[in-house]
Amino acid sequence: MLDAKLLRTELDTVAAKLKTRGFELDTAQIEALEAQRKEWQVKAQDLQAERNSRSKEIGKAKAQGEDIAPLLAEVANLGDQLEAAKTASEEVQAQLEEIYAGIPNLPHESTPVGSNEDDNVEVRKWGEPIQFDFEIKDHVDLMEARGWYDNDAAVKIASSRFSVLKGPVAKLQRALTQFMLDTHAENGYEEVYVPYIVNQHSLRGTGQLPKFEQDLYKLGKHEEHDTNDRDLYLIPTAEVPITNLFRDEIIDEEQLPIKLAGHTPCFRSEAGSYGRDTKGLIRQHQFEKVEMVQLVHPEKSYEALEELTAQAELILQKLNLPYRVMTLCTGDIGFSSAKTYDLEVWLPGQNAYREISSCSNFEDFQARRLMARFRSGQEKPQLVHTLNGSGLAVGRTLVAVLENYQNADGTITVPEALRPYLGGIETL
RNA sequence: GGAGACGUGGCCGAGAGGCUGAAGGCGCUCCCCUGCUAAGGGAGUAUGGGGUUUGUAGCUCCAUCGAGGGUUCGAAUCCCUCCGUCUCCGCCA
Repeated sequence: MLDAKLLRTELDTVAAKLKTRGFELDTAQIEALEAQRKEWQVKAQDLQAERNSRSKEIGKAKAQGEDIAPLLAEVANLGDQLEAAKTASEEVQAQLEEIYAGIPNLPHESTPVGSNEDDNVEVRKWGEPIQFDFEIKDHVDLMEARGWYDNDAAVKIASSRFSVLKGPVAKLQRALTQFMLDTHAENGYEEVYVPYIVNQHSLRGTGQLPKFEQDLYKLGKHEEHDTNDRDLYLIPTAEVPITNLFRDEIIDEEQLPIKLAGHTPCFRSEAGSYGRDTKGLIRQHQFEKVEMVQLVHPEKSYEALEELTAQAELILQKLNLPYRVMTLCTGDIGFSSAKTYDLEVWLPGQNAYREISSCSNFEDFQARRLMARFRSGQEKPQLVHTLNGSGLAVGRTLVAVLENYQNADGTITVPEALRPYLGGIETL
Protein backbone atom coordinates (compact mmCIF):
# COMPACT_ATOMS: atom_id res chain seq x y z
CA MET A 1 0.00 0.00 0.00
CA LEU A 2 1.18 3.48 -0.81
CA ASP A 3 1.46 6.19 1.80
CA ALA A 4 -1.93 7.88 2.19
CA LYS A 5 -0.21 11.18 2.88
CA LEU A 6 1.66 10.92 -0.40
CA LEU A 7 -1.61 10.29 -2.17
CA ARG A 8 -3.08 13.42 -0.62
CA THR A 9 -0.19 15.77 -1.24
CA GLU A 10 1.18 14.53 -4.55
CA LEU A 11 -1.70 12.80 -6.19
CA ASP A 12 -0.84 13.90 -9.72
CA THR A 13 2.79 12.84 -9.49
CA VAL A 14 1.71 9.47 -8.18
CA ALA A 15 -0.84 9.10 -10.96
CA ALA A 16 1.82 9.87 -13.56
CA LYS A 17 4.19 7.24 -12.17
CA LEU A 18 1.44 4.66 -12.01
CA LYS A 19 0.58 5.33 -15.59
CA THR A 20 3.99 4.00 -16.65
CA ARG A 21 2.90 0.63 -15.36
CA GLY A 22 -0.44 0.83 -17.09
CA PHE A 23 -2.48 1.74 -14.04
CA GLU A 24 -5.03 4.52 -14.36
CA LEU A 25 -5.60 6.32 -11.08
CA ASP A 26 -8.96 8.03 -10.76
CA THR A 27 -7.66 11.20 -9.15
CA ALA A 28 -10.97 13.05 -9.26
CA GLN A 29 -12.68 10.29 -7.34
CA ILE A 30 -9.92 10.17 -4.77
CA GLU A 31 -9.93 13.92 -4.27
CA ALA A 32 -13.66 13.91 -3.78
CA LEU A 33 -13.54 11.06 -1.30
CA GLU A 34 -10.64 12.64 0.58
CA ALA A 35 -12.61 15.83 0.97
CA GLN A 36 -15.53 13.86 2.35
CA ARG A 37 -13.26 11.87 4.56
CA LYS A 38 -11.81 14.98 6.11
CA GLU A 39 -15.19 16.55 6.69
CA TRP A 40 -16.75 13.51 8.35
CA GLN A 41 -13.70 12.48 10.28
CA VAL A 42 -13.28 15.93 11.80
CA LYS A 43 -16.96 16.11 12.59
CA ALA A 44 -16.99 12.70 14.23
CA GLN A 45 -13.93 13.52 16.29
CA ASP A 46 -15.36 16.83 17.44
CA LEU A 47 -18.58 15.18 18.51
CA GLN A 48 -16.63 12.49 20.26
CA ALA A 49 -14.62 15.12 22.11
CA GLU A 50 -17.77 16.88 23.15
CA ARG A 51 -19.40 13.73 24.39
CA ASN A 52 -16.31 12.85 26.37
CA SER A 53 -16.23 16.21 28.13
CA ARG A 54 -19.99 16.21 28.78
CA SER A 55 -19.82 12.79 30.24
CA LYS A 56 -17.08 13.90 32.57
CA GLU A 57 -19.20 16.81 33.73
CA ILE A 58 -22.05 14.46 34.47
CA GLY A 59 -19.73 12.29 36.45
CA LYS A 60 -18.53 15.23 38.53
CA ALA A 61 -22.02 16.58 39.12
CA LYS A 62 -23.19 13.19 40.22
CA ALA A 63 -20.27 12.83 42.60
CA GLN A 64 -21.27 16.11 44.22
CA GLY A 65 -24.82 14.97 44.61
CA GLU A 66 -26.29 17.41 42.12
CA ASP A 67 -29.31 16.72 39.96
CA ILE A 68 -28.01 15.41 36.65
CA ALA A 69 -31.34 15.24 34.82
CA PRO A 70 -30.87 18.59 32.99
CA LEU A 71 -27.38 17.60 31.93
CA LEU A 72 -28.66 14.32 30.59
CA ALA A 73 -31.31 16.16 28.59
CA GLU A 74 -28.65 18.33 26.96
CA VAL A 75 -26.77 15.27 25.83
CA ALA A 76 -29.88 13.53 24.61
CA ASN A 77 -29.35 13.60 20.86
CA LEU A 78 -25.58 13.91 20.92
CA GLY A 79 -25.31 10.17 20.72
CA ASP A 80 -27.32 9.95 17.53
CA GLN A 81 -25.34 12.71 15.86
CA LEU A 82 -22.11 11.05 16.82
CA GLU A 83 -23.34 7.72 15.56
CA ALA A 84 -24.30 9.22 12.21
CA ALA A 85 -21.00 11.06 11.80
CA LYS A 86 -19.04 7.97 12.75
CA THR A 87 -20.91 5.79 10.31
CA ALA A 88 -20.43 8.29 7.49
CA SER A 89 -16.77 8.67 8.32
CA GLU A 90 -16.20 4.94 8.42
CA GLU A 91 -17.98 4.41 5.14
CA VAL A 92 -15.85 6.96 3.34
CA GLN A 93 -12.69 5.59 4.89
CA ALA A 94 -13.62 2.05 3.91
CA GLN A 95 -14.12 3.18 0.34
CA LEU A 96 -10.76 4.92 0.29
CA GLU A 97 -9.12 1.95 1.93
CA GLU A 98 -10.44 -0.35 -0.77
CA ILE A 99 -9.23 1.98 -3.51
CA TYR A 100 -5.83 2.38 -1.90
CA ALA A 101 -5.48 -1.36 -1.40
CA GLY A 102 -5.93 -1.78 -5.14
CA ILE A 103 -3.19 0.67 -6.13
CA PRO A 104 0.08 -1.01 -7.12
CA ASN A 105 3.50 0.10 -5.94
CA LEU A 106 5.39 2.90 -7.64
CA PRO A 107 8.16 1.58 -9.89
CA HIS A 108 11.71 2.49 -8.90
CA GLU A 109 13.47 4.94 -11.19
CA SER A 110 15.79 2.17 -12.40
CA THR A 111 12.86 0.05 -13.53
CA PRO A 112 12.69 0.40 -17.31
CA VAL A 113 9.50 1.85 -18.69
CA GLY A 114 7.61 -0.54 -20.91
CA SER A 115 4.22 -2.00 -21.55
CA ASN A 116 4.71 -5.78 -21.42
CA GLU A 117 7.26 -8.56 -21.12
CA ASP A 118 8.72 -7.75 -24.53
CA ASP A 119 10.09 -4.56 -23.00
CA ASN A 120 11.97 -6.35 -20.22
CA VAL A 121 15.69 -5.70 -20.36
CA GLU A 122 18.35 -8.37 -20.30
CA VAL A 123 21.02 -7.50 -17.72
CA ARG A 124 23.41 -10.40 -18.10
CA LYS A 125 23.74 -13.95 -19.30
CA TRP A 126 25.56 -16.79 -17.62
CA GLY A 127 26.69 -19.96 -19.35
CA GLU A 128 25.98 -21.10 -22.87
CA PRO A 129 23.10 -23.30 -24.00
CA ILE A 130 24.51 -26.79 -24.49
CA GLN A 131 24.79 -28.17 -28.03
CA PHE A 132 23.49 -31.72 -28.05
CA ASP A 133 24.69 -34.14 -30.72
CA PHE A 134 21.56 -36.27 -30.48
CA GLU A 135 17.82 -35.81 -30.68
CA ILE A 136 16.85 -34.25 -27.34
CA LYS A 137 13.69 -34.89 -25.36
CA ASP A 138 11.76 -32.60 -23.11
CA HIS A 139 11.40 -33.36 -19.41
CA VAL A 140 8.05 -35.07 -19.81
CA ASP A 141 9.32 -37.52 -22.40
CA LEU A 142 12.47 -38.12 -20.38
CA MET A 143 10.50 -38.98 -17.27
CA GLU A 144 7.79 -40.98 -18.96
CA ALA A 145 10.34 -43.13 -20.74
CA ARG A 146 11.59 -44.24 -17.33
CA GLY A 147 8.20 -44.48 -15.61
CA TRP A 148 8.99 -41.61 -13.26
CA TYR A 149 6.05 -39.39 -14.09
CA ASP A 150 2.35 -40.19 -14.05
CA ASN A 151 0.02 -37.47 -15.16
CA ASP A 152 -3.02 -39.76 -15.37
CA ALA A 153 -2.58 -40.78 -11.77
CA ALA A 154 -2.46 -37.14 -10.70
CA VAL A 155 -5.64 -36.39 -12.61
CA LYS A 156 -7.33 -39.37 -11.00
CA ILE A 157 -6.28 -38.34 -7.52
CA ALA A 158 -6.82 -34.62 -7.89
CA SER A 159 -7.20 -32.91 -11.26
CA SER A 160 -5.16 -31.57 -14.12
CA ARG A 161 -2.06 -29.51 -13.34
CA PHE A 162 -0.98 -31.83 -10.55
CA SER A 163 1.68 -34.45 -10.90
CA VAL A 164 2.88 -37.69 -9.46
CA LEU A 165 6.64 -38.17 -9.47
CA LYS A 166 8.21 -41.52 -8.77
CA GLY A 167 11.51 -42.98 -7.73
CA PRO A 168 14.72 -41.17 -8.72
CA VAL A 169 12.98 -38.03 -9.90
CA ALA A 170 11.03 -37.66 -6.67
CA LYS A 171 14.32 -38.06 -4.85
CA LEU A 172 16.00 -35.61 -7.15
CA GLN A 173 13.40 -32.99 -6.28
CA ARG A 174 14.04 -33.56 -2.59
CA ALA A 175 17.78 -33.33 -3.19
CA LEU A 176 17.37 -30.02 -4.97
CA THR A 177 15.38 -28.62 -2.08
CA GLN A 178 17.98 -29.64 0.46
CA PHE A 179 20.80 -28.33 -1.69
CA MET A 180 19.13 -24.95 -2.04
CA LEU A 181 18.40 -24.56 1.66
CA ASP A 182 21.91 -25.60 2.61
CA THR A 183 23.42 -23.16 0.16
CA HIS A 184 21.35 -20.29 1.53
CA ALA A 185 22.25 -21.26 5.08
CA GLU A 186 25.93 -20.95 4.17
CA ASN A 187 25.19 -17.42 3.05
CA GLY A 188 23.61 -16.32 6.28
CA TYR A 189 19.96 -17.17 5.80
CA GLU A 190 18.15 -18.65 8.74
CA GLU A 191 15.94 -21.58 7.76
CA VAL A 192 12.31 -21.35 8.80
CA TYR A 193 9.40 -23.77 8.73
CA VAL A 194 6.03 -22.07 8.45
CA PRO A 195 2.31 -22.80 8.02
CA TYR A 196 1.05 -23.65 4.53
CA ILE A 197 -2.31 -22.15 5.38
CA VAL A 198 -2.74 -18.47 6.21
CA ASN A 199 -5.51 -16.06 7.13
CA GLN A 200 -6.54 -13.07 5.12
CA HIS A 201 -4.69 -10.58 7.28
CA SER A 202 -1.49 -12.19 6.10
CA LEU A 203 -2.54 -12.13 2.46
CA ARG A 204 -3.46 -8.48 2.72
CA GLY A 205 -0.13 -7.81 4.34
CA THR A 206 1.86 -9.06 1.41
CA GLY A 207 -0.58 -7.74 -1.20
CA GLN A 208 -2.26 -10.90 -2.59
CA LEU A 209 -5.57 -9.61 -1.27
CA PRO A 210 -7.86 -7.95 -2.08
CA LYS A 211 -6.90 -7.89 -5.75
CA PHE A 212 -5.83 -11.41 -6.50
CA GLU A 213 -8.25 -13.62 -4.67
CA GLN A 214 -9.08 -15.55 -7.84
CA ASP A 215 -5.50 -16.88 -7.93
CA LEU A 216 -5.79 -18.42 -4.48
CA TYR A 217 -7.20 -21.61 -3.08
CA LYS A 218 -9.65 -20.68 -0.36
CA LEU A 219 -10.60 -23.09 2.38
CA GLY A 220 -14.13 -23.51 3.72
CA LYS A 221 -15.27 -21.30 6.55
CA HIS A 222 -14.91 -22.55 10.07
CA GLU A 223 -18.23 -21.42 11.40
CA GLU A 224 -21.47 -20.14 10.00
CA HIS A 225 -21.51 -16.96 12.07
CA ASP A 226 -17.98 -16.22 11.03
CA THR A 227 -17.17 -12.53 10.99
CA ASN A 228 -15.08 -13.17 7.87
CA ASP A 229 -11.62 -12.71 9.29
CA ARG A 230 -11.27 -16.43 9.72
CA ASP A 231 -11.21 -17.31 6.07
CA LEU A 232 -8.14 -19.38 5.41
CA TYR A 233 -6.20 -19.88 2.22
CA LEU A 234 -3.48 -22.19 0.94
CA ILE A 235 -0.30 -20.21 0.45
CA PRO A 236 0.59 -19.25 -3.13
CA THR A 237 4.20 -18.71 -2.00
CA ALA A 238 6.24 -18.92 1.19
CA GLU A 239 6.63 -15.17 0.92
CA VAL A 240 3.27 -14.82 2.65
CA PRO A 241 3.90 -16.70 5.90
CA ILE A 242 7.57 -15.71 6.12
CA THR A 243 7.13 -11.99 5.56
CA ASN A 244 4.12 -11.96 7.87
CA LEU A 245 6.32 -13.14 10.72
CA PHE A 246 7.03 -9.43 11.08
CA ARG A 247 3.50 -8.10 10.82
CA ASP A 248 2.83 -5.68 13.68
CA GLU A 249 6.37 -6.06 14.96
CA ILE A 250 8.89 -3.40 15.86
CA ILE A 251 12.41 -4.75 15.72
CA ASP A 252 15.69 -3.22 16.86
CA GLU A 253 17.75 -1.64 14.13
CA GLU A 254 20.72 -3.84 15.12
CA GLN A 255 18.74 -6.91 14.07
CA LEU A 256 18.67 -5.74 10.47
CA PRO A 257 19.17 -7.13 7.97
CA ILE A 258 17.03 -10.18 8.64
CA LYS A 259 17.48 -12.98 6.13
CA LEU A 260 15.22 -16.00 6.13
CA ALA A 261 14.82 -18.92 3.80
CA GLY A 262 12.17 -21.58 3.78
CA HIS A 263 10.81 -24.37 1.68
CA THR A 264 7.10 -24.84 1.17
CA PRO A 265 4.72 -26.20 -1.37
CA CYS A 266 2.87 -23.43 -3.20
CA PHE A 267 -0.72 -23.58 -4.36
CA ARG A 268 -2.07 -21.53 -7.22
CA SER A 269 -5.39 -21.83 -8.97
CA GLU A 270 -3.86 -20.58 -12.24
CA ALA A 271 -7.18 -19.11 -13.22
CA GLY A 272 -6.84 -17.53 -16.62
CA SER A 273 -3.90 -19.61 -17.77
CA TYR A 274 -5.90 -22.22 -19.64
CA GLY A 275 -3.95 -23.64 -22.50
CA ARG A 276 -0.62 -22.29 -21.33
CA ASP A 277 2.12 -24.73 -20.36
CA THR A 278 -0.38 -27.55 -20.07
CA LYS A 279 2.24 -30.24 -20.43
CA GLY A 280 4.62 -31.24 -17.71
CA LEU A 281 5.86 -29.52 -14.59
CA ILE A 282 6.16 -25.92 -15.74
CA ARG A 283 2.81 -24.67 -14.49
CA GLN A 284 1.20 -26.63 -11.69
CA HIS A 285 -1.45 -26.01 -9.06
CA GLN A 286 0.96 -27.40 -6.50
CA PHE A 287 4.70 -26.97 -6.67
CA GLU A 288 7.72 -26.81 -4.40
CA LYS A 289 9.64 -23.62 -3.91
CA VAL A 290 12.48 -22.38 -1.74
CA GLU A 291 11.96 -18.75 -0.90
CA MET A 292 14.36 -16.13 0.42
CA VAL A 293 13.07 -13.14 2.35
CA GLN A 294 14.97 -10.12 3.59
CA LEU A 295 14.00 -7.26 5.88
CA VAL A 296 16.44 -4.42 5.58
CA HIS A 297 17.07 -0.79 6.43
CA PRO A 298 15.40 1.45 3.80
CA GLU A 299 18.74 2.84 2.66
CA LYS A 300 20.10 -0.63 1.96
CA SER A 301 17.30 -2.22 0.02
CA TYR A 302 18.69 -1.81 -3.49
CA GLU A 303 22.02 -3.17 -2.37
CA ALA A 304 20.09 -6.05 -0.84
CA LEU A 305 18.21 -6.68 -4.08
CA GLU A 306 21.49 -7.19 -5.94
CA GLU A 307 22.71 -9.50 -3.20
CA LEU A 308 19.49 -11.49 -3.10
CA THR A 309 19.50 -11.89 -6.87
CA ALA A 310 23.12 -13.02 -6.83
CA GLN A 311 22.16 -15.52 -4.17
CA ALA A 312 19.49 -17.03 -6.39
CA GLU A 313 21.92 -17.02 -9.31
CA LEU A 314 24.43 -18.92 -7.21
CA ILE A 315 22.10 -21.91 -7.15
CA LEU A 316 21.97 -21.99 -10.94
CA GLN A 317 25.73 -21.52 -11.16
CA LYS A 318 26.41 -24.37 -8.77
CA LEU A 319 24.12 -26.55 -10.86
CA ASN A 320 25.86 -25.26 -13.97
CA LEU A 321 22.59 -24.31 -15.64
CA PRO A 322 22.71 -21.52 -18.24
CA TYR A 323 20.48 -18.57 -17.46
CA ARG A 324 19.92 -14.91 -18.04
CA VAL A 325 18.83 -12.09 -15.76
CA MET A 326 16.04 -9.77 -16.87
CA THR A 327 14.96 -6.49 -15.34
CA LEU A 328 11.21 -6.42 -15.56
CA CYS A 329 9.76 -3.28 -17.09
CA THR A 330 7.07 -1.13 -15.52
CA GLY A 331 4.37 -2.94 -17.47
CA ASP A 332 5.42 -6.37 -16.24
CA ILE A 333 6.44 -6.01 -12.60
CA GLY A 334 4.25 -7.45 -9.90
CA PHE A 335 1.63 -5.48 -8.01
CA SER A 336 3.69 -4.88 -4.86
CA SER A 337 7.11 -4.56 -6.42
CA ALA A 338 9.18 -1.45 -7.12
CA LYS A 339 11.84 -3.36 -8.98
CA THR A 340 12.12 -7.00 -10.03
CA TYR A 341 14.79 -9.17 -11.58
CA ASP A 342 13.65 -12.40 -13.15
CA LEU A 343 16.07 -15.26 -13.56
CA GLU A 344 15.35 -17.31 -16.66
CA VAL A 345 16.92 -20.71 -17.03
CA TRP A 346 17.70 -22.35 -20.34
CA LEU A 347 15.33 -25.21 -21.15
CA PRO A 348 16.58 -27.22 -24.14
CA GLY A 349 13.21 -28.98 -24.44
CA GLN A 350 11.55 -25.66 -25.11
CA ASN A 351 14.56 -24.10 -26.81
CA ALA A 352 13.93 -21.05 -24.64
CA TYR A 353 14.76 -19.29 -21.43
CA ARG A 354 12.00 -19.70 -18.84
CA GLU A 355 11.42 -17.94 -15.54
CA ILE A 356 12.76 -19.83 -12.57
CA SER A 357 13.12 -17.06 -10.01
CA SER A 358 11.73 -13.63 -9.36
CA CYS A 359 13.61 -11.29 -7.02
CA SER A 360 11.85 -8.14 -5.92
CA ASN A 361 12.31 -5.08 -3.77
CA PHE A 362 8.96 -3.99 -2.35
CA GLU A 363 10.49 -1.02 -0.55
CA ASP A 364 7.99 -0.05 2.17
CA PHE A 365 4.90 -1.10 0.21
CA GLN A 366 4.39 -4.38 2.05
CA ALA A 367 5.81 -3.06 5.30
CA ARG A 368 3.20 -0.32 5.47
CA ARG A 369 0.38 -2.80 5.21
CA LEU A 370 2.15 -5.17 7.54
CA MET A 371 3.21 -2.49 10.01
CA ALA A 372 6.61 -4.10 9.96
CA ARG A 373 8.93 -1.56 11.52
CA PHE A 374 12.29 -1.04 13.15
CA ARG A 375 13.48 1.41 15.73
CA SER A 376 16.89 2.95 16.11
CA GLY A 377 17.57 4.10 19.65
CA GLN A 378 14.77 6.22 21.04
CA GLU A 379 13.51 7.37 17.68
CA LYS A 380 10.10 6.75 16.24
CA PRO A 381 9.56 3.43 14.52
CA GLN A 382 10.23 3.43 10.77
CA LEU A 383 8.98 1.07 8.12
CA VAL A 384 11.46 -1.56 6.99
CA HIS A 385 11.98 -2.47 3.36
CA THR A 386 11.05 -6.01 2.39
CA LEU A 387 12.48 -8.13 -0.40
CA ASN A 388 12.04 -11.64 -1.56
CA GLY A 389 13.17 -13.96 -4.25
CA SER A 390 12.69 -17.55 -5.27
CA GLY A 391 15.78 -19.48 -4.57
CA LEU A 392 14.55 -21.34 -6.58
CA ALA A 393 11.31 -22.72 -7.93
CA VAL A 394 12.16 -26.37 -7.28
CA GLY A 395 9.83 -27.94 -9.85
CA ARG A 396 11.21 -25.82 -12.65
CA THR A 397 14.75 -26.46 -11.49
CA LEU A 398 13.98 -30.14 -11.75
CA VAL A 399 12.83 -29.59 -15.31
CA ALA A 400 16.03 -27.67 -16.08
CA VAL A 401 18.27 -30.37 -14.62
CA LEU A 402 16.51 -33.15 -16.50
CA GLU A 403 16.62 -31.38 -19.83
CA ASN A 404 20.13 -29.94 -19.56
CA TYR A 405 21.72 -33.08 -18.15
CA GLN A 406 20.12 -35.65 -20.44
CA ASN A 407 22.21 -38.16 -22.30
CA ALA A 408 21.70 -39.87 -25.65
CA ASP A 409 20.59 -43.10 -23.96
CA GLY A 410 17.88 -41.34 -21.97
CA THR A 411 19.77 -41.33 -18.71
CA ILE A 412 20.35 -38.23 -16.66
CA THR A 413 23.73 -37.18 -15.34
CA VAL A 414 23.49 -35.96 -11.74
CA PRO A 415 24.96 -32.47 -11.35
CA GLU A 416 28.00 -32.64 -9.13
CA ALA A 417 26.54 -30.33 -6.54
CA LEU A 418 23.65 -32.73 -6.00
CA ARG A 419 25.61 -35.96 -5.71
CA PRO A 420 26.16 -35.67 -1.96
CA TYR A 421 22.39 -35.55 -1.60
CA LEU A 422 21.84 -38.67 -3.69
CA GLY A 423 24.27 -41.03 -2.08
CA GLY A 424 27.03 -40.15 -4.50
CA ILE A 425 25.44 -41.64 -7.60
CA GLU A 426 26.44 -40.02 -10.88
CA THR A 427 23.70 -41.06 -13.25
CA LEU A 428 19.97 -41.62 -13.02
C1' G B 1 -14.29 -32.82 21.81
C1' G B 2 -15.79 -31.93 27.45
C1' A B 3 -14.94 -29.00 32.15
C1' G B 4 -12.62 -24.96 34.55
C1' A B 5 -9.27 -20.59 34.93
C1' C B 6 -7.39 -16.52 32.42
C1' G B 7 -5.98 -12.55 28.43
C1' U B 8 -4.07 -4.86 30.97
C1' G B 9 2.00 -0.99 28.37
C1' G B 10 8.96 -3.94 26.52
C1' C B 11 8.06 -7.44 30.96
C1' C B 12 5.53 -8.42 35.84
C1' G B 13 1.20 -6.71 38.00
C1' A B 14 -3.07 -3.41 40.32
C1' G B 15 -7.72 -1.60 38.81
C1' A B 16 -14.29 -4.35 39.37
C1' G B 17 -18.91 1.81 35.70
C1' G B 18 -16.81 8.49 35.81
C1' C B 19 -11.21 11.87 38.88
C1' U B 20 -7.46 5.65 34.61
C1' G B 21 -3.83 6.02 28.61
C1' A B 22 -4.08 3.36 32.86
C1' A B 23 -1.16 2.70 40.39
C1' G B 24 3.25 0.02 41.77
C1' G B 25 7.51 -2.75 40.37
C1' C B 26 11.25 -4.47 36.79
C1' G B 27 13.75 -3.08 32.46
C1' C B 28 15.51 0.91 29.34
C1' U B 29 17.26 6.32 28.38
C1' C B 30 19.17 10.89 30.35
C1' C B 31 20.90 13.70 34.59
C1' C B 32 22.82 14.11 39.73
C1' C B 33 25.51 11.95 43.77
C1' U B 34 29.03 8.41 45.34
C1' G B 35 37.21 8.69 44.60
C1' C B 36 36.63 1.75 42.09
C1' U B 37 32.57 -1.73 42.89
C1' A B 38 27.86 -2.05 45.14
C1' A B 39 24.16 1.27 46.36
C1' G B 40 21.27 6.02 46.26
C1' G B 41 18.35 10.49 44.21
C1' G B 42 15.66 12.97 40.08
C1' A B 43 13.37 13.13 35.21
C1' G B 44 11.65 10.52 31.07
C1' U B 45 9.89 6.03 28.77
C1' A B 46 3.22 2.94 24.01
C1' U B 47 1.19 2.90 19.13
C1' G B 48 -1.91 4.50 15.27
C1' G B 49 -4.91 8.29 13.10
C1' G B 50 -6.96 13.41 12.39
C1' G B 51 -6.54 18.90 12.59
C1' U B 52 -3.10 23.06 12.42
C1' U B 53 1.85 23.74 9.40
C1' U B 54 5.00 24.25 2.59
C1' G B 55 7.37 20.27 5.69
C1' U B 56 9.49 19.33 10.68
C1' A B 57 9.09 20.52 15.68
C1' G B 58 5.23 22.18 18.62
C1' C B 59 0.17 22.49 19.99
C1' U B 60 -4.42 19.98 19.93
C1' C B 61 -8.23 16.22 19.23
C1' C B 62 -9.66 11.00 18.52
C1' A B 63 -8.82 5.75 19.02
C1' U B 64 -6.53 1.55 21.37
C1' C B 65 -6.53 -2.72 28.29
C1' G B 66 -6.90 -10.19 23.01
C1' A B 67 -10.74 -9.10 18.60
C1' G B 68 -15.65 -7.72 17.21
C1' G B 69 -20.52 -6.33 18.73
C1' G B 70 -24.03 -4.62 22.70
C1' U B 71 -25.86 -1.90 27.30
C1' U B 72 -24.93 3.29 29.22
C1' C B 73 -24.72 10.34 29.26
C1' G B 74 -20.02 7.62 30.26
C1' A B 75 -16.90 0.81 29.67
C1' A B 76 -10.23 -1.90 30.97
C1' U B 77 -14.47 -2.61 34.44
C1' C B 78 -21.35 -5.10 32.88
C1' C B 79 -23.53 -8.50 28.69
C1' C B 80 -22.88 -11.49 23.98
C1' U B 81 -19.85 -13.82 20.12
C1' C B 82 -15.19 -15.13 18.49
C1' C B 83 -9.79 -15.85 18.97
C1' G B 84 -5.87 -17.28 22.04
C1' U B 85 -3.25 -19.20 26.57
C1' C B 86 -3.09 -22.48 30.87
C1' U B 87 -4.94 -26.89 33.90
C1' C B 88 -7.65 -31.54 34.05
C1' C B 89 -10.30 -35.42 31.16
C1' G B 90 -11.07 -37.73 26.32
C1' C B 91 -9.01 -38.63 21.42
C1' C B 92 -4.89 -38.71 18.15
C1' A B 93 0.37 -38.62 14.33
